[in-house]
Amino acid sequence: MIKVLLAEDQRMMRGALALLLNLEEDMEVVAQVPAGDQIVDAALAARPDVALLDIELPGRSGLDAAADLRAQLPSCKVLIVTTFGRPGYLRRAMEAGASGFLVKDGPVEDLAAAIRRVLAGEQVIDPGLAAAALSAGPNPLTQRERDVLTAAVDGATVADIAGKLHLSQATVRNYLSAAIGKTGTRNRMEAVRAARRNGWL
Amino acid sequence: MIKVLLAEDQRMMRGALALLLNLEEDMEVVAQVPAGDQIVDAALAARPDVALLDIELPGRSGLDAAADLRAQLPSCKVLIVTTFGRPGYLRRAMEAGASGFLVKDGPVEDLAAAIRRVLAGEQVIDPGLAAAALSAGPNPLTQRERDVLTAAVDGATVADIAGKLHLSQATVRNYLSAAIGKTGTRNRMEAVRAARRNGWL
DNA sequence: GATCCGCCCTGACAAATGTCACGGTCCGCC
DNA sequence: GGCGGACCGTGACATTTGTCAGGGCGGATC
Repeated sequence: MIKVLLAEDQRMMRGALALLLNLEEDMEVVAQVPAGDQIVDAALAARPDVALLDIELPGRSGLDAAADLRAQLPSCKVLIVTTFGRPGYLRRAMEAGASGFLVKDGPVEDLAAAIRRVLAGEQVIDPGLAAAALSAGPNPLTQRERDVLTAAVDGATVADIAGKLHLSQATVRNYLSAAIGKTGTRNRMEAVRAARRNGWL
Repeated sequence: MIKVLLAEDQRMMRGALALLLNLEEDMEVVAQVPAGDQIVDAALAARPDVALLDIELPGRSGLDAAADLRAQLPSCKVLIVTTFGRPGYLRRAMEAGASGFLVKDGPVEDLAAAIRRVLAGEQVIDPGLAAAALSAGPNPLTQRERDVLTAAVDGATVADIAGKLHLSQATVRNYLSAAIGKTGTRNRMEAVRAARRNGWL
């Protein structure tokens, strides 16, 4: 019996997937969590063979949780299942020790198949996405540039960002300018969108 | 046998829901579409008793399609199933003739139950969401203000927007200013977010 | 030790943005 | 007809934003 942990914030999606996996003869969903910061605890309690993790979760990113999970429960494989096939996400997932990367845009049948392949020791990655990740190259943004960009996502002014990060306003403008340059965009709003699309945040 | 049409862009979600509904003794998914502009055609061909529509779909909004569907196939009830419980969405759904409004954050079991209630002539609406929709009041933005805001979502400059809408730059700035004032925000980025959160775009 | 590189800051500048007051047209409504 | 409101425009203004050219600090690397 394959024991599965499911981390997904949308309740309807989570329920549907759980039902679906439980229909498989050899699978059993032993834990379901709606938030990223509950993943490790739940896994240590339920000891699943494989963890299906969404990336964009409340509390904590599924990617961060994946790295922790691999360290604390190496017997549990990690399969990332996410809405967005962002190149940077795939790269970070691999670095975090994930064994597979699926997009929710694929057919449902792929899910159970992917789980079995992952448990057989294979790596499961969308070929097109892998190509995109390679062609996009690594994340060009420095830590600080990412900090400033993420602080700017919801329309914060330079003063807001400077206050939140304890930087001077001129410095914040510099980082924003650098990020705009590196993303090849024209203003902070475009830079934020470009960085998100690539999974750089 | 209850015949169901399913409009949802995420393939995995669509597949999971279809499987789930087909498990119900008295239901049958007779059509599945991934885009908003395929809804009416598919419905006229398959003649379902109820249509489950997502709102944010490629091609055409599920809300627009709902209005058309009600006009062209009045026997088919409309149930909106969406990720975001935005007050303005609920309001527009009701105006478009929808019989129910579910958020994907609810339990899966609600789905089949809601379908049966809708077919029995009931209206199915999340009570908390209904309250939010009423307290938020109607959309305060004029048509032009919405146009300008939607054109500004992806970081377009004033010049870009003016070109796209064939307005002068000064006029665009005026509409943006008006929208910022009405949303109680500080810049266009916050205004866009606030308008989206309320379902005003 | 010298040399990068990321990081933090400054000051100054041009361009874009947001605000205000104003005049005009068109349309629906009392 | 008069009125209000959505709509389009102008010009001027203060503020914010993005850019550029600097300097200084600490850690890693050769």
